[in-house]
Amino acid sequence: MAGRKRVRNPASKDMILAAAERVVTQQGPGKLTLDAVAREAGLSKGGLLYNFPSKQTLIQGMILDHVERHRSRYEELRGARAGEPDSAICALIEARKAAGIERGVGLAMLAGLAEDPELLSPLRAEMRKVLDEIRENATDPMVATIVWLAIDGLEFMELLDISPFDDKQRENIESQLTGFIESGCGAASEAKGDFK
Amino acid sequence: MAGRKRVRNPASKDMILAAAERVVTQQGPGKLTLDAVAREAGLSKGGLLYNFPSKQTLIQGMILDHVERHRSRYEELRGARAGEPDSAICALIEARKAAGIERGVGLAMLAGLAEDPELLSPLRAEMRKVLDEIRENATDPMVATIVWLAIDGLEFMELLDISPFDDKQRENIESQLTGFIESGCGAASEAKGDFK
DNA sequence: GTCTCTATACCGTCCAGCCGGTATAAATAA
DNA sequence: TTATTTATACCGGCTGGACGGTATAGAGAC
Repeated sequence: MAGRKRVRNPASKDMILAAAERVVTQQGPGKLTLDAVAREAGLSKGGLLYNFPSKQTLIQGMILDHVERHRSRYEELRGARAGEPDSAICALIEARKAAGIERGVGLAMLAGLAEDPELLSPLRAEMRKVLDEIRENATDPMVATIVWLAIDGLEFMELLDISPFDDKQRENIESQLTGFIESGCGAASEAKGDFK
Repeated sequence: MAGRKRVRNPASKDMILAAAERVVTQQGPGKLTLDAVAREAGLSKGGLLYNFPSKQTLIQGMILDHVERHRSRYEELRGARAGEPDSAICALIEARKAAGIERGVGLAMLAGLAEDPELLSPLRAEMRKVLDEIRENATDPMVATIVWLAIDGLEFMELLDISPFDDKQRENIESQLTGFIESGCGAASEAKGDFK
């Protein structure tokens, strides 16, 4: 049944997810309403609810979509370093640099948390998975873990818009992080200079 | 005006703040409503709104209260290390260990973000202040910064309840973090053992 | 009396979800 | 081919409830 669906317009779901992301980034998690998403997607509320039968499923869709995209990006980058030590954590740093922050999904997460904390459970699973992968091939699991935590800390701060770093400092930090990984993640740690 | 208030019952505000924290921890940020807080505080809605004329001011109160308490705890701990290098970051790690996570305020932050992103600005200011202090007396500002980020990352994860660490692992990480500070934060890094 | 504080009732708004209806297209039958 | 049925996809009005905030009156302290 899954594969045999008739699907006149499978793009609708993607369009809706994109619209929802736009809404949440522009208006904040408190303004993520079905009406707003429908309007932004150029769709009626009924049409929206046809594709996502509830607000929860919509948010769940946003989160799952993000987890999937993030994972494929990460795995691609990791594939390029196949066999190297610290490939997992290094790929993760790279993925973050490449994607910038995806504020939309983060804010969707927050909206989801307000709605129902359980919505974050796929994220929890992904976290665990990523951490395991990182530790598995890290030359120093503890260092890798801390670097991972730092990355996430930075990301959360920017999500909440309370980060005290400007763009330049953030880039500097990201560069320095690779320096903490013993293998150096391939690139030598330049920019060792002043942080202040 | 601020200092001359008659304040017959300054305890009300504290009771309300405590109740609000209970509500938000038990029910989640989406359920932080005036009615719920009033009920939890054993107070009528009118009484609540007398003390905090709007939901925003209530949340603001929660955040400010937290910032103040956190800061005084931090400064106390830092005072005990007056003159030492890395006193700031070390005191911060200690403060975190001592207080555990204060889930209530964190979740209040999120509720505030949904309400009005501007509510987080005192937090942003505090972040900047703390970071400056950390860097100022750090033997290696970059390391201290990253340790700080890692602490916050851990805290955010636990706030959202997506942390992949159990209590033992978390404690281990916290201990290890001090090891990254050059001065070692006084305590030698024991527990260097297996992380897995 | 007056000031501080609390209680109750109420209002307006917002919003999730529901539901009857419509249009299109494929399948089936004649 | 044409008529009938069925499934897909979407529309938009409606409603019931929740929630923030207001109005007003009353209790207790000074």
